[in-house]
Amino acid sequence: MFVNKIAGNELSASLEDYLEAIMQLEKTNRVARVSDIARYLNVQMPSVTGALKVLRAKGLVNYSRNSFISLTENGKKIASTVTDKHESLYRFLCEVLLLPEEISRDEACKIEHSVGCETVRRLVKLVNFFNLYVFKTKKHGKLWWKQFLEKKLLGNVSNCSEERN
Amino acid sequence: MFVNKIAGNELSASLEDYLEAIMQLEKTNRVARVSDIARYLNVQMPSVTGALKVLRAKGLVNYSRNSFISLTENGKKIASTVTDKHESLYRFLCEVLLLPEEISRDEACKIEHSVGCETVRRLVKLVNFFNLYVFKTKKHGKLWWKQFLEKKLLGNVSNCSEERN
DNA sequence: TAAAAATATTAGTTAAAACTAACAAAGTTA
DNA sequence: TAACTTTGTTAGTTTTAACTAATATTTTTA
Repeated sequence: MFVNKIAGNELSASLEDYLEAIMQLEKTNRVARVSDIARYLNVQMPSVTGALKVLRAKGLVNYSRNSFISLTENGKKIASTVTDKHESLYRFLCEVLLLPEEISRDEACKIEHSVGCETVRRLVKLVNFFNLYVFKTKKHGKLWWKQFLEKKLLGNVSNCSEERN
Repeated sequence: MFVNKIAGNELSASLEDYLEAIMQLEKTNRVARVSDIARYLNVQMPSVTGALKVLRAKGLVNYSRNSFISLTENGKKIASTVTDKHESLYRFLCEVLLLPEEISRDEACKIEHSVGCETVRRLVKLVNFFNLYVFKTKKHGKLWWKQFLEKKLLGNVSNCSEERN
């Protein structure tokens, strides 16, 4: 396929989600168990067991049958890259595009797997720019921006039918 | 899975790519043939035949064995939604984030399948804002913005290892 | 500590979306 | 028009990532 081919060292969106979940659960629960991961990602436990075996084979998690699960150094690196993308995207969607929190979270979840690091770095800059400059000026303040965003723009109208997002 | 589940009326990224390719080829070549689509999407012909059957079953293309391929009204609607997302994302990445054209194109290709219409609508607003206001001011002109983007920012540094994008 | 509950694994299945190899149809050219 | 080329299809395979059902292990509790 044109895009979406997983090159050599790249992980699928699914595997990235597992790493992210493990890191998140380690942070909040101290340990990540199979059942926790399953609940967190809305999958059944056998799917988790399967994913863990794949991630272990790739050297990204430490894990043995009926035992503790933890991220390797490499696994941590990837997980925090993904988490970082997620957080940056979330902030951009929330703070700049002023989308509702839940929508921002959902969108960030989907986009985090397909966006490059440099893009994310620049997005962060953009958020900073808005906070430092745009939202501070008398002429184009936060309210002005909100209204600018909400104004219907003629032409360039995306023809989304209601059923599709 | 947490995200990436294809709900009822939603299309997979792959099927969206086929619709987009057909629309694009119709535009440039007047007709879209199986071999053209395959070349365009970098897949083998049997993959195209398979996808066309699925799209036909969903009422999105008109197609019969060894014959013409065309989008139905519904197919056209979806294809142009995706194309529109692509173009808007491309403009944002190029004109605002100032990413190189090729990178912008690649990123847009990946993100177009995971971003919602409202988000895209607001992104377009953002591009307009930059063109109308930011790039016009004496204080924060285009050059200033370029330099602001390029400045290394301390803290918030994404820990991308070189191998990963 | 024995039974019950929670947790985890195995085995086998399914679906999507790609692939190759082999065949069939259509179009081109000598 | 016969041979060759291009184009398209069918049949069968592979991979990824989910699933269910059954089983095993661990933990909790009565």
